[in-house]
Amino acid sequence: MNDFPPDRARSSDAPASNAAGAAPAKEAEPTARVVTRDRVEAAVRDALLTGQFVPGHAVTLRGLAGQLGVSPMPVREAIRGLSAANALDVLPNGRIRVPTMTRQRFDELLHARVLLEPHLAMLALPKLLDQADDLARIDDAIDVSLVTGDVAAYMRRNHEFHFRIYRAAGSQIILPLVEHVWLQFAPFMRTAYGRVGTSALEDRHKEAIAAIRENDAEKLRVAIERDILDGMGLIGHSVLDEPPVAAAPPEVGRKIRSASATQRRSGVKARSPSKSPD
Amino acid sequence: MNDFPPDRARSSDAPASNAAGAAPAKEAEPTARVVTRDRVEAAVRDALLTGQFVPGHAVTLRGLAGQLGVSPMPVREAIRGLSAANALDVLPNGRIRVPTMTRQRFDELLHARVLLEPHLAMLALPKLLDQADDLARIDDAIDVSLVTGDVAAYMRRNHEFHFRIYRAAGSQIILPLVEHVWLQFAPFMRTAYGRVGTSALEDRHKEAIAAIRENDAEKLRVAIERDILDGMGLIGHSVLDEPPVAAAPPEVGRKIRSASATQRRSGVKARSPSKSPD
DNA sequence: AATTTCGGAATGTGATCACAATTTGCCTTT
DNA sequence: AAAGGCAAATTGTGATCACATTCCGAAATT
Repeated sequence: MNDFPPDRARSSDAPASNAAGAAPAKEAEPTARVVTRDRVEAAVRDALLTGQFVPGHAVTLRGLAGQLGVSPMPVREAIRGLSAANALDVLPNGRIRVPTMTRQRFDELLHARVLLEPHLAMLALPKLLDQADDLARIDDAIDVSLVTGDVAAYMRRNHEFHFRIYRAAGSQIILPLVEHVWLQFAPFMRTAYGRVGTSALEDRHKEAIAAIRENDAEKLRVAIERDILDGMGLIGHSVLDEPPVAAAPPEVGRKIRSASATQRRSGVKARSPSKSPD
Repeated sequence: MNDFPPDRARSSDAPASNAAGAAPAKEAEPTARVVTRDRVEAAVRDALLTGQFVPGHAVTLRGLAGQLGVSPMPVREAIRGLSAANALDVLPNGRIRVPTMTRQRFDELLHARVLLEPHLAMLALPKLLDQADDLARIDDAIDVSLVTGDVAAYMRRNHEFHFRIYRAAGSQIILPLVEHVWLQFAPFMRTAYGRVGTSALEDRHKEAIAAIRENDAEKLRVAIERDILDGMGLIGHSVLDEPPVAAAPPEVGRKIRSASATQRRSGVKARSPSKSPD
């Protein structure tokens, strides 16, 4: 992750001389001003979803700001938004890192996905009837990514495939929840793919597309559910049940005084505002 | 909302002379430093959950900072976290306000609740067997709040009752999602209560407690589900089906398009940013 | 009297500085 | 050679300033 995915306006050289008052490049544009914070958040989000941020990877304000060529300020707000979605973990000492995967977390993420996503798919079915070809195209691109071994491209395409379906449900409430779940498991999936290889991947996308073409809600629900269980279940379990190999990448804050090593993430977040409504 | 719920350290007089280096009250404490941002977030969260922030209510950085006696900086990050949870709405022009309730939003929130909360309750049942008395005590306090008409206290207690149950499920993933949902519907419920009165409230808490005492998972699931449907369904529909009292005023900057991560609601300003309607 | 226009006030955004708490690397000591 | 300690570097947090944009109200115009 060295630049913004949508537009590579600025490279990582200067610490963003000015961004507020020096952007009169386009004037006839009726579009809203591009907020740097949103670009940063989109960049980090993309990095998480494509596996460029590995679990345990330390994320620093100034580091990220330097990479993206902005000041630490928009990064702070972006990080805050991601951490509210539990996509980033704020340790008790304030340091930020990509959450590490545990068995419990993985099972619960799987659980949440099965609970929400097949449901969204069913809701979306009526509006998907004319998108089967588009989905098939995306699925073809996924297959290409699988044979070429481009894990980042695969993850991006797979996300697009699923959310193309879920978005059609038109849900303003559940869709963001599903996005939060994806942001949490995606970094780990990258690790898992890197360990077991992409050849082990077998999705149920073609069953889902067929269900859409047949306008079969129950078939679509089953396809999505099995897609989740197959993709995450097999790979996740096979990786999590193995003892932690030393291949863990940067291995940043391993020796943090995690006094309660049993589970430090007791609450919602490592250091969440203690909501004591009484 | 004029001060922090947990500790009333500073009153709203000075614009926070110093907060970074002026908190050496406790030194032998190994606990993490109390971050102002988290206190602000907790205050806003509490204000939302107790209905002190009415849908449509404008939230400004400097205004909130002044009320809480802090600088706008921690407020910015707190607001960012809440908006990531869709608890606050960032309009295309950047202004922040409590989201207004629409029919679609309400139905989806109801939907999400029914999808997640009964499930959490069932998961929590084994660990709730020895908490029935505590829950009964909370429920008694709820009844007191209902007869006295203290809506804020009622909402706080009701939240505590439900989350006492959900927390016991020990879910690190789904629980935050449910919290996000609550933060979204709570402000509207306060409005609804203010309009139809608290006397119309009939919860299924006693059925839930009985189910816990009997260790009956299905009964607990049904109790929670009916509690949600009864409480939100009746009141919500009766209020939403009425035409809005005020004609839709100025419709804030519609011409701008935002580049946020998820979709964003716009327009439909139903009430002026006045105080609570009751 | 209704509409338009214009200017001050308010608001969000980004940048920068100061500072406390850690972390990290190097050095000294045993 | 290993353990301990000290200082520099790093990091998150809060405050403050500058600025573009937007909002609001009053004054001028039609």
